[in-house]
Amino acid sequence: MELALYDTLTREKRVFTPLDPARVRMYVCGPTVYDFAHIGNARPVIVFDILFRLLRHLYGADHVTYVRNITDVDDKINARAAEEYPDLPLNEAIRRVTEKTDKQFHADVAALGCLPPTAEPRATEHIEDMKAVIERLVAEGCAYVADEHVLFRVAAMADYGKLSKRSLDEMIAGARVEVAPYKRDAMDFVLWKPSKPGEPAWPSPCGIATPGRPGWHIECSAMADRWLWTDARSRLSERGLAHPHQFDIHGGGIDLVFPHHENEIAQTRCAFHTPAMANFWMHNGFLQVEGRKMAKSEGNFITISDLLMTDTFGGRAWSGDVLRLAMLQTHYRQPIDWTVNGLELAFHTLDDWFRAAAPGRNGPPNQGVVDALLDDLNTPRMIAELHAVRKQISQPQHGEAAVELGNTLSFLGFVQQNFFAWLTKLNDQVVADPGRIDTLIDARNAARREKNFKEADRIRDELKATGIELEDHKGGTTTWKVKR
RNA sequence: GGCCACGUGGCGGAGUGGUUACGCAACGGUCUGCAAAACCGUGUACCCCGGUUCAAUUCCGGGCGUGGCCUCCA
Repeated sequence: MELALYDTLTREKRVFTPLDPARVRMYVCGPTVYDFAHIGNARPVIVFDILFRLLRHLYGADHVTYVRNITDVDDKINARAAEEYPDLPLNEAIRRVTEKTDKQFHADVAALGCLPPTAEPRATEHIEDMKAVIERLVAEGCAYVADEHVLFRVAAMADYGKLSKRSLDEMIAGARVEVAPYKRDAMDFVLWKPSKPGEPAWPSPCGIATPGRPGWHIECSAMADRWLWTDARSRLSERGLAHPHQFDIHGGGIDLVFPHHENEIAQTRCAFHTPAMANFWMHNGFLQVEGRKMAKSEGNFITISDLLMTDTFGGRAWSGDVLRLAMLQTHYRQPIDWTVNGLELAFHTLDDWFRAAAPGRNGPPNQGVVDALLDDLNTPRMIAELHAVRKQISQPQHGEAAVELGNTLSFLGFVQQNFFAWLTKLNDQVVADPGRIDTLIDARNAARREKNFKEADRIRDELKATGIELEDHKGGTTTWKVKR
């Protein structure tokens, strides 16, 4: 079976053929590190991690390059830095904000079971690459210098607007923002802008005297080209070299389609004279919380860290695996409604699977699961396939199906040991004294042997009142778990 | 105002021009001292109105609802 992916540019599901099977290349827009990542940020991270794992499975782990950038130049960062550290020089304050946020992001993402991308370039480390692209665009006549800014000339791009399906005329007609006077055309966008004293600044390109900083869109064009073309070149076969400056998949949230990705395409194609930037454009749908849009003003703004560490959502903390499964319960292109109900369902499902599965040993994943993913990452179908494997297990952790389930879960980034460790920790919070439970179980079993069922049931009820549920098993053993 | 999505049974959620998705919950049963687990079984859904068709939840048009983008945004 072949991999088919939905391409936003053509609005259809197409068979995925790598430009160069020896080196499959994917770029995903990562976070702007000014605040803790919210649960909406987690969606593309998880979705494209699944795709990364699938591509590694199909083409070999050493043949897939996955780049996810970190935006650490941004006016929101500047604003946050000035707000949080008013007494520090701005650049020092910015460094603190980005370092803290960056560290938290990586902790969050690791907890969600995501593999580290092949590379995570930072904007600040690629200013020279951006300036080089900007210089090229000006030399090509696709960009111009005005009032110390460098602007991309949208008219230079014949089919600008194709990705987002909008025409320049429509956009100009519908524009609600006043146009900066130095723009030749209302839709022209900034590639470089001058910095005020104290703001982050680098020597400007194009002979501009005032130091400045890059616009937002240029970083992705520059970093994608650096990592997926310039630096990847030596490892490409002739097939890949036949498509200079192009790569296979570009991903991100659907809100990035316009203007971000539209502008990336314009920059890259005009700078390098290519017919395309990426072969496939993939976008995940938006996220709502309990049926409402997530916003600080709605009071339902929720970070990954909140979900992992606090009981602010649903009255309890959640393991990263549960968040991961909850995210995959909905197909990535559908809008997702993030609810406590959804998390509880995911918890229940994962709990069942992990109890049934043998520990994952890097063996081959279930083919039905792989097939579901090959169909444009149909994760709901994937979950149905996992249920089918689970159904074949009659005795927990025994038999081929249990091994297969373990291997498949591990392939998908669900880690049994992590889940159980987390569960144990959670239980420890509920259960003050596990030894006491064992004592009561022994007492109850003694009563059962003497057919004193009244006493046995009394002990069951006593434990139940504290949230502990007992289960008797065939061999005469009794286990307990925390009732939820 | 312009553009773009989405709307499936109690809940979550795929999919399809005519046949059981799947899971959770519910209900009935087997089993069990009881219970849980496990196992077996039950439910016939596709926002509204038109159109195309022998046949539409599935295609087309309109409406309504929700959301997104057009300005920073996953």
